[in-house]
Amino acid sequence: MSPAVISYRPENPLIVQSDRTLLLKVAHPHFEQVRDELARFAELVTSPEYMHTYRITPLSLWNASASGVSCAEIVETLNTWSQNPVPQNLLQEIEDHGTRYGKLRLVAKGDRLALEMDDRGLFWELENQKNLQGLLAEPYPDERGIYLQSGMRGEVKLQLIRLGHPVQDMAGYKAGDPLAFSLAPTLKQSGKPFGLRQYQQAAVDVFHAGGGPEGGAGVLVLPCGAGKTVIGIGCMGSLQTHTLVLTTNGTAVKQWKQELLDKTTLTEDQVGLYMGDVKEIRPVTIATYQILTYRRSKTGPFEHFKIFEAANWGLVIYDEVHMLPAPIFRAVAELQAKRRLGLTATLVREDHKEEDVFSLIGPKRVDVPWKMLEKDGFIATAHCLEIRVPQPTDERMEYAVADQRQRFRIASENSLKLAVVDELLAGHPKDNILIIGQYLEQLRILGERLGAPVLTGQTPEREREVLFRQFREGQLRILIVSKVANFAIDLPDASVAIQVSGTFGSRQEEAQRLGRILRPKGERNLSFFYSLISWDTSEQEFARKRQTFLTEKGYRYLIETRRFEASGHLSEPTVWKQLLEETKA
DNA sequence: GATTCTGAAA
DNA sequence: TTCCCTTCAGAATC
Repeated sequence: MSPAVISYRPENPLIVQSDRTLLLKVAHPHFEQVRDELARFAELVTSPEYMHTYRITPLSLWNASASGVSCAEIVETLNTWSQNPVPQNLLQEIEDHGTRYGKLRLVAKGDRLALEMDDRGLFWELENQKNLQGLLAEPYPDERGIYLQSGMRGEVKLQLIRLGHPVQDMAGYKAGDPLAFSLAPTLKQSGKPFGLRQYQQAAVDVFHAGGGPEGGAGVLVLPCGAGKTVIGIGCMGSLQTHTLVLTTNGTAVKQWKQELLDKTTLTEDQVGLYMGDVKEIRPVTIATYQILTYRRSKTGPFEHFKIFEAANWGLVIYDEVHMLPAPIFRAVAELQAKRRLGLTATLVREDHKEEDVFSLIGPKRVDVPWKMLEKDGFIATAHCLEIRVPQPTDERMEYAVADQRQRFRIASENSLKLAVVDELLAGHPKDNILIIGQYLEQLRILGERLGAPVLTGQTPEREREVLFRQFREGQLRILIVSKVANFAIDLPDASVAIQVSGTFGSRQEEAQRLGRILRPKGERNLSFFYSLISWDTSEQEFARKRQTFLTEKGYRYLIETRRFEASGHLSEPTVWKQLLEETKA
C-alpha cells in the first residue's frame, strides 16, 4: 500500500491516531453519516458532547470482515473523512487483521476435522504453540494443514482467537432430527396476516448463507422491539429440525412458547419448557440459562447440561447472547457440530468475553441499524435528554466528606431530582410514563410524592399483572419501577421514561431501558428518554459510560444543565422546553 | 399434593 | 465499588 499523500484538511470531522483511536467531531454536518460508517468496523469508547472516541480493535475488524466489510472500504472511509493522513501503522493493522478472518479455515476432511491455511509461515507458528498442544494431531504432508484431535473443535477455535487467529469454521453441521412445521400465514390469536419483514427475512437468509458450509452459525444484532423472536422462528422454519432455545428468564421462556404457538403450525405438545418447576424435553425445548448453570455445590457438576444431549438438536438458539453465562461456554465449546444462532441488541459484554462469543457462537452476521428501523417506523423515534441537576448545599457537603462508594449513592439520591421529575410530568400530561431507578428508598419516596405505585422485585406476580393491565389500559399513567425494568419483558410500553438513577455504568442496562419506549405507538411514534444526573459528581462519569452504547446506535443525548440562580431557584429548563416545542409540530 | 417461604448464587 | 432482581432446590406449611 502506498503512503497516503493527503494534506491536512481541517474541514473534515475525523482525527485518526496511530494508537488506533478515532476522534469524531459531533458538530459536523456529516457527523451522522460518518458515525454510521465507523460503526461497521470500530467500537465507540466514549461519547461526551463534542468529540466521540472510537477504537479499532482486532475483534472489530474480524467482525467487520465476517459481515462483509472489506479493508478497502474501511481505508476509504478513513481517507475520506480524516483531517490528517491515516497513520501508516494503522493501515498496516487494518490490512493485517481485516484479512485475517478466512486465512485459517476449519474444514471436514473425511470423518475428521482439520485446519487449513495457504501460508506455511502460519503453519509453523501454530505447530510450535504451547496452548495448542493436545488439541492438534498430525500435519498434512505439504504443511498447509493440520488435523484436530477429535472433540476439540470448540477448544481449538477458542485458543486460536486468543492467539489472534480467528478461525473461519467451514466444517459444516450435523443435521438434527427433522421436525415438519410451517409458519402460520395468519396469526392465530389476532387473525392478522403474518410474514417476515424484509430486514427480518434478510437476516434469516444471511444466517443460512445460501445453505453453504459457512451458514448456520452466527450472531444477529438488532434493537429491542425489532422482532428477534420472529427471526429465530424464521430460522427454525427454514431448518425444520429439533430446536433448543436458551433464554434469560422464565417470562422469556413462556413468551417464546406463546410466539411459537401463535406464529407456526407447531402444537402445544411439540413445545416443551425446561425450567424450575416444569422439565419437559420436546422437539422444541425452551430453557433458561439459569437452570443450566445450576450445581448442587460450588465445585459440583452442572446437572442440567444433559439437556444438550437429551435430543438430537439441529439448531440451538441463544437469545440475548450477551447474557450467556461464562460457565456455559464450556458446554457450547462441545456443541460445535450444531447449528447455532445468537440474538442480541448489543455485542458488548461487561466481562470481555466477546471473543469467546465470536469463536463459539459465531461472528456477527447482521447488525441492523437502529436509525434505519426508526426511519421506516418499525421502532419509535426516541429523544434522549440528560438533565444535570445541582446538589442542594447540605447534600453537597455530605457528598464532599463521604468515601468513594457512598458518594455515588448520595449523588444518585439527590433530592432535587424530585422537583425535576414534577416538571417533566407536567410537560407530558397525556403520556404513559415509566420512572426507573436503582434505589428502592428513592423510589418509595417518589411513589408517595406522586401517589403512583412502585413496582419492585418483591411485588408478587399477581399484583404486577394488575398494575400492568391498568397501565396498558390507561387507568394508570405513571408507574415507578426498580431494576425489574431490566428483566420484566412483559412490562408494558410507554412513551416517556425518566431514569432517576442507574448502575455503575452498564451500557446494557441503558439499552434495555431505552428499549422500553421503542415500540411504535400511535401516529406520532415519538418517545422521550430522560436521564437525571447530579451535576459535577461521580454519577456524571458513570452516566457517560452507560450512554456510549446508545450513542453508537445513533442516539444523540441532548444535555440540559440546571443551576442555582442568585434567587436560590433552579434555572429554566431551556433545552427541554425547546425540545418539546420542536417535537410538537 | 400443592403452595409459599428460604437461602444461596450470580 | 453498589444494590437489586432472578432463579433454583428443598423445607415448611396448608
